[in-house]
Amino acid sequence: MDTDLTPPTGTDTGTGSANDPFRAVESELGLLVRRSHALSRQLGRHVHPDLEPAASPLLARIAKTPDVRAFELAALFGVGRGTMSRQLARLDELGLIERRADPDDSRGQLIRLTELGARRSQDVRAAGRAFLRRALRSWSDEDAALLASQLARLNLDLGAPPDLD
Amino acid sequence: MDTDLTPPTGTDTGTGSANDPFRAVESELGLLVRRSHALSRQLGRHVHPDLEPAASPLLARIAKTPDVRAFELAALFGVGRGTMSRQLARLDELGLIERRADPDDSRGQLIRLTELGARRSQDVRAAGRAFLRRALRSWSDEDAALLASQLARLNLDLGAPPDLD
DNA sequence: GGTACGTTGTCTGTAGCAACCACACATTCG
DNA sequence: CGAATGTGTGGTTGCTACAGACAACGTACC
Repeated sequence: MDTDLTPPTGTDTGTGSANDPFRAVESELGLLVRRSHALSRQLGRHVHPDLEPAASPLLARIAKTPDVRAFELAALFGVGRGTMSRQLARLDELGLIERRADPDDSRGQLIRLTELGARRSQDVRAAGRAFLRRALRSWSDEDAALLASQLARLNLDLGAPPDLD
Repeated sequence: MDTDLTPPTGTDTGTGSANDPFRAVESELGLLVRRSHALSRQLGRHVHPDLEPAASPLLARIAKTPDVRAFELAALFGVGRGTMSRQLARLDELGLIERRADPDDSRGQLIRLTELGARRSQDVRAAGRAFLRRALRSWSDEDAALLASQLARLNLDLGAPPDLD
């Protein structure tokens, strides 16, 4: 395993590694994830009460890549097939997505937004943007663009690792 | 498994204001939150199977500000008092935290880590850092430091006012 | 008495795991 | 050659557990 940069379980959380930038990233990321979870919940419900909190990024992703497969979405978000199946079923019930069998492989299904789904997705995302704009009103466009690019890179590198152990 | 799902980078193929940086932030953030949730779960369990996924940032926070009150933690993470109460109860059962009544106001309780809790917290956070280092091995220290500062600013503007380490 | 902190119900959503079904693909056998 | 069989994969569903909201309650402060 070439990937062993593991500092043998630190114990050096004290003075030595205080200026470790990855330490700071870990810390901020933990808080951010925890807090954003709550935020997105409130936000999503505010826009469309019948939408689940998890629906928004899911719809956005389907909008971006129509005719996507369920397992691809599951892999993208890092959840199991079962979870994805249920969420898609819910979106289907709400009439937000269409699922039809892949003509080339009838095991799979091709997923795309209905027109209603596209509208809802845009609504939710617009609300998210509006919220961000207000919360980050002290950020310049350049600041936001920089943040976006860093988050994109983070997402990319965070999705890459095939092995955890 | 060619894994080539369209990189979540930029690419605002959606309708409308494609060059809106806040739009990109919203998009990346949604994905990041969703994905990190799964990641932190795996990671936490990997280190100590009896630890809940939510425990890690909680322990970290308690470590940073001993004798903190429960409602302060709830406010910090943006969750209700009930949720926090249950999570603290769990940590208490596991012997990771101590709760004793505030001598000045016996309604409240002063929360701090036990020695075991401090050790566990360090273990989990060290594992998180190690994982980040591996995932972000293409990032220079400067990149990481920049990301950390941006995330810190984001956390600040997104809600509560605390200072993290 | 009103208010604030914490705890405890109940309900919904999220997620993993495992079992299962249906189909695809490859191999083998009649 | 074509049918049967085995293996793998995509999707669904049952079961379980955690997360969080909301509300009701108890207790302690004022």
